[in-house]
Amino acid sequence: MKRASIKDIAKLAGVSVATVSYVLNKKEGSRIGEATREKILEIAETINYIPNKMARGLKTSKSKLIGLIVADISNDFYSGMARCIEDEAMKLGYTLLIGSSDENPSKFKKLTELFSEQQVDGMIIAPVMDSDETVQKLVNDQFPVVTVDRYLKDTEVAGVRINNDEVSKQVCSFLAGKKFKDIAYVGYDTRLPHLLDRQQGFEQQSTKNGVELQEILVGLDNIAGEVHQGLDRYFQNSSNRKAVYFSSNKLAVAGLGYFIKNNISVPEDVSVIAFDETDAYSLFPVEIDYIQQPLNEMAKAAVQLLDEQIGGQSLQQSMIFQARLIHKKSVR
Amino acid sequence: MKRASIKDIAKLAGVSVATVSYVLNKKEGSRIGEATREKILEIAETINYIPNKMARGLKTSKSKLIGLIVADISNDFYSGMARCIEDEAMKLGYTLLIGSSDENPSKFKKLTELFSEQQVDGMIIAPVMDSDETVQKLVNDQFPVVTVDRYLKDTEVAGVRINNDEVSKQVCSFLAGKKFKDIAYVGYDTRLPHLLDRQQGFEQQSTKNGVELQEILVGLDNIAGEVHQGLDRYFQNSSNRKAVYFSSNKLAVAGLGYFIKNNISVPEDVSVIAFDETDAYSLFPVEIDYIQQPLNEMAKAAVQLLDEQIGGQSLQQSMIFQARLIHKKSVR
DNA sequence: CTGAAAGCGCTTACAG
DNA sequence: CTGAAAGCGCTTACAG
Repeated sequence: MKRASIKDIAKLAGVSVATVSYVLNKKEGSRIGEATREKILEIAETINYIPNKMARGLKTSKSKLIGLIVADISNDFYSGMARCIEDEAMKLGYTLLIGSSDENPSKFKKLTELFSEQQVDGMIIAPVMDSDETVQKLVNDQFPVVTVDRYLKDTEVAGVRINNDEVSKQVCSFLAGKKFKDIAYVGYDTRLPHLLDRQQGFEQQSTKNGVELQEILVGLDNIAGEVHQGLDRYFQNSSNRKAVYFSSNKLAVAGLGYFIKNNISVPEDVSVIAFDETDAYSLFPVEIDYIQQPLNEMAKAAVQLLDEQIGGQSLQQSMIFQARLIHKKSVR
Repeated sequence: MKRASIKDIAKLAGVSVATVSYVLNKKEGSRIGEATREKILEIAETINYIPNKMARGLKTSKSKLIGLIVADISNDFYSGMARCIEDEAMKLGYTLLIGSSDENPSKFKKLTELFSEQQVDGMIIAPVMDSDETVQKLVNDQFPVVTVDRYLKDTEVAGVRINNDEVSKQVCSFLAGKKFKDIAYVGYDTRLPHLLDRQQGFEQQSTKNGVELQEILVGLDNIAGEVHQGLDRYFQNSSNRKAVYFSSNKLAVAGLGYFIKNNISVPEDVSVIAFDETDAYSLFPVEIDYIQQPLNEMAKAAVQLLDEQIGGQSLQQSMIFQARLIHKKSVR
């Protein structure tokens, strides 16, 4: 069944399509007589008129679509973030396109192209390694983009993220204050700047505080396996009181699994601090101390920043939010 | 910077837009001379031409967009499903719009309207309670729709789901075989058909097997609290060996949290079977027996069914997949 | 207060 | 093998 168009309404109401368009868009400028206004509205209602945003977009160059590219929408962190972004986007009248890059630069690039073809008004992206060129191209084209969570070293682009290095320093100081002299940092073997910040912040502070640092850096293919191996080494090498800082929720889940498997008690045998929340923590015998990102505020800021760019203000602003260490019971 | 259009290419190549359109679409019908073909392709490349799917869609009535409506994209189950659907959709050249209904029929309706306005070619939906009318309307309009996970009682619409009642019966029989005489079913207080199936299947089989059934049915506002209360009652009332069947992963997480908090050992003090997987299980001291849905196959089927409808075959087919009970170590 | 007309970027019969 | 032309469903100056 073909959908009703503005033309159908015009015919039924005995007016021009222009008139219909004006009343449907509630333009104040050119007043339409109250009688015809009501008539048009009524007809639109009864024939169940649905405006065609595509046609509208073709004319106005505004699709009211925005694209979100995350590493993997099935990952807790990103689905939580996506949800916040969805809500904010809806509030501003946008509908959300979502794609997962799988940390793959060519898939990432493909997604930006796909979204471009679909005429999204802008994109919120979590750029992957080696996607700098792809993002730079968007920026060069003056295309509205804002990065979330992650950021790019040498590309001038609006973004929102947290104080990764700072918060890692706080963690380190906090543990140093608890007299830990020998701490394990579990992270990814990566060049992603925001993760390097987490790592380097921790490294710097540990030097300052005179704590020995054992780094366990894993790839993406066998996270649990490599985390387990790394923790094996840490537990063999270290004779001091032990503390582990996991720089992502996935790593934390892997590590906590290791503790369960090996009957290592938290915090008796090892103190733990994790990055990001996940439901999974709730099933661990002990409540886990973790770094909390202000997801809602970040999502709101990201959408707002994007909306401003779409609105023509091409500010390449970066917003840095404060993540907080939430104290529970996994550190003693 | 204005984007390059087919017209720009035509001008640069000294041919008509029609010719450009033909070569860009690789139509076999009307051959274009190899020389002009190459010239056009080259120009398109160098000016970085990006086709405007909106304009194309306006003409062809195909947006290559599909909408996915879930209850909440931040929920593990749905984000996992979304990921599978995304992959399948991409394979067929579709881009995915995502919206969360929050179990709210008016929000659900709004989302279908929004997606309609955006001219999606079809929708994959997990309908909420009291959304029957909204879905029926889409079906009446011959709009391509397929339901996933959930389904509707009195609406003829294509869908894919699992054998909810059967699998519950299997669970019940399995537990009865282990000589449990007094089992708790933890579910939602709901009218959603697929959840009622889970519940009623269990009820029927428990009658057949002569096991006593204690039902703990909770609302959405205070899941953990109500689950805890319900389990309190079960543990007070029952003097037999205990077994609990959780009909969703959220319920299971709430219940397992209760066991931890109260020092109740699984499977020593209580046997447990859960519905659906979640990372969280991995941090529980014992591996949990759970019902596994073939998410990948279901996603593939859903997208395929939708694609067929979009392609003009308006088959209202329902596909029912077999969920499986995965045995781990939480039942003794 | 209202309408005729151009045009957004495409596709696609049709004609040559 | 290629082009002129109509049209998808809208919006928006412009004219009246």
